[in-house]
Amino acid sequence: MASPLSIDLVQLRHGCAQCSLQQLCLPAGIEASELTRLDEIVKRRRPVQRGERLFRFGDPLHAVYVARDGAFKTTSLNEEGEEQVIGFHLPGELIGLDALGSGAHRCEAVALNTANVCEVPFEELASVAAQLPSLQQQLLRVIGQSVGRDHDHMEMLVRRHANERIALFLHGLGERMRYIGQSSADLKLPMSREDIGSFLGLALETVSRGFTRLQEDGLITVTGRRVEVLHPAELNRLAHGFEAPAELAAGRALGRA
Amino acid sequence: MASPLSIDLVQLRHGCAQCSLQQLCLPAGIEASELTRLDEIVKRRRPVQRGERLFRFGDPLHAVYVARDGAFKTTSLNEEGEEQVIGFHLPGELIGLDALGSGAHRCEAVALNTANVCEVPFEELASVAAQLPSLQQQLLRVIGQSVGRDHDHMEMLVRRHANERIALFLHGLGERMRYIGQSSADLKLPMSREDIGSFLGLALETVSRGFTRLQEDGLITVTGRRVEVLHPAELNRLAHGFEAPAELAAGRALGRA
DNA sequence: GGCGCGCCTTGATCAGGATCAAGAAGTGCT
DNA sequence: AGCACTTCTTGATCCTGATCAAGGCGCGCC
Repeated sequence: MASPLSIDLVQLRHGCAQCSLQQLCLPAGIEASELTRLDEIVKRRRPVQRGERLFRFGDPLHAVYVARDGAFKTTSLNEEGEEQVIGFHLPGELIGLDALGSGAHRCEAVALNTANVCEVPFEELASVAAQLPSLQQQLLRVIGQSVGRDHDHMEMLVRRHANERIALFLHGLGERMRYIGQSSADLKLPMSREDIGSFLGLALETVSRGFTRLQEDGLITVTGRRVEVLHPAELNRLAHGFEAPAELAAGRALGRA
Repeated sequence: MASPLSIDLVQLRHGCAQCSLQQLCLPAGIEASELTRLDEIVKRRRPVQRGERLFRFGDPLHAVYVARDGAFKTTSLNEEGEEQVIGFHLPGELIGLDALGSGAHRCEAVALNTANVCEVPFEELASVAAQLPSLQQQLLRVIGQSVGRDHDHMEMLVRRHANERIALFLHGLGERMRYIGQSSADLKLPMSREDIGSFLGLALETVSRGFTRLQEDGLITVTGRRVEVLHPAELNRLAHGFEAPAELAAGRALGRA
């Protein structure tokens, strides 16, 4: 375990002003002079280990969270005890908004790998936002983006065909990676096939087969959790219900003209 | 068409203070003395006709909307031109939050029946909220409830079995009706089977069959768009993946003990 | 009231994906 | 390095729900 001193060090070193996600996260659009107001209330936590939870079902809303690096999933567990993956959260994406409505969390946030997290006490955030219009605006904006991702998720789920959902998932993940300044062509998936299946409403075997199929069609290369997107445009087309073009198919030479 | 005078009349008569939804909508928890601030910016519109749209895909975010009565659906249209139902909105539920992230709407809001709507210009709402902490709090709360409904929707969509989705849909709709002070046992569905199917990721025929099946099992009575819930508890059980109990089955007497 | 048009129900067939099952690959731990 | 465990892939079978098709009901309009 790190000594208490190292926490202060982290706090000092990693203020919002120094953060690479600054322009995507809550501080976006806030004057440097005002940023300290936000900075004061943000708690930087030591690394969260894979499998650790930020909050559990039913916990009262204390804070919202943002990963600086690492990824999270939020899950709700149905009454049979199986967990349903509600969403994945990449760095810069707010976690914990599910409690805004009732004041208590209705899902759990689980770290998919070792992650660094900023914890923003919600009461303080709201009161600082009331004083800084630019923060209020950005807070609403970030919440809106989260709503947008939920809608993307729904649009995935209503797709009839498993392959469309999977292509849409990979495409969307790539977009989000690009948005935070990472490669959208070379994805290192932080989640298991089972997590993806749960997220997409599919059996894990179906996800696996879908990946294999996309690879056979020459759109991606899969090596365990590493996915290289070879033809993003074609992946996008496929995500939107068109058939994969025959000319790209390597292992499946029977395609029509 | 009503004369211009009648608009003023509507404005005067139907302030937030007089509204039956007051305690569920944006004014909840706001002092009477402060309520006028909100009231001043809210525009009451004349009735919206069935099929009319509050906004279209791509429209810039001007305002958010709340129905006083009547219902809306929000739809996004996929590239093949078919519309996907993203959500249903009952009185008191905010419409238009989909534009918070990007500043432009990513879906359309269509009236399912004749409806009365309050239009709340968003810029003004945000600036009044910055001055009234209780309004800011309630705004975040109402947004959070909307997020919660989206999560309910997702939990419906990941269900494997059509009957579970349908039962969950009816159950959830009943809860929402009860929340706004209406009967949760006697539902008059404002949307078509096709809308429900689109919302649930099912074919409209499957929705129809699901209703019939629930009726055969004695849980509901269906007459076109009127649905009476006879056994809410059993409907809930079924929604959560359990089999319908045999003793309730009227038309299907072969059930096991 | 009668006619026409959506909307809903019901039937029959078929395919996509769930499920069960087994083996392979990857990962961590000692 | 070697072992055990988890995760992933692949195969075979079955079942649910999509799709195609036809008929009935209800509602509004003339």
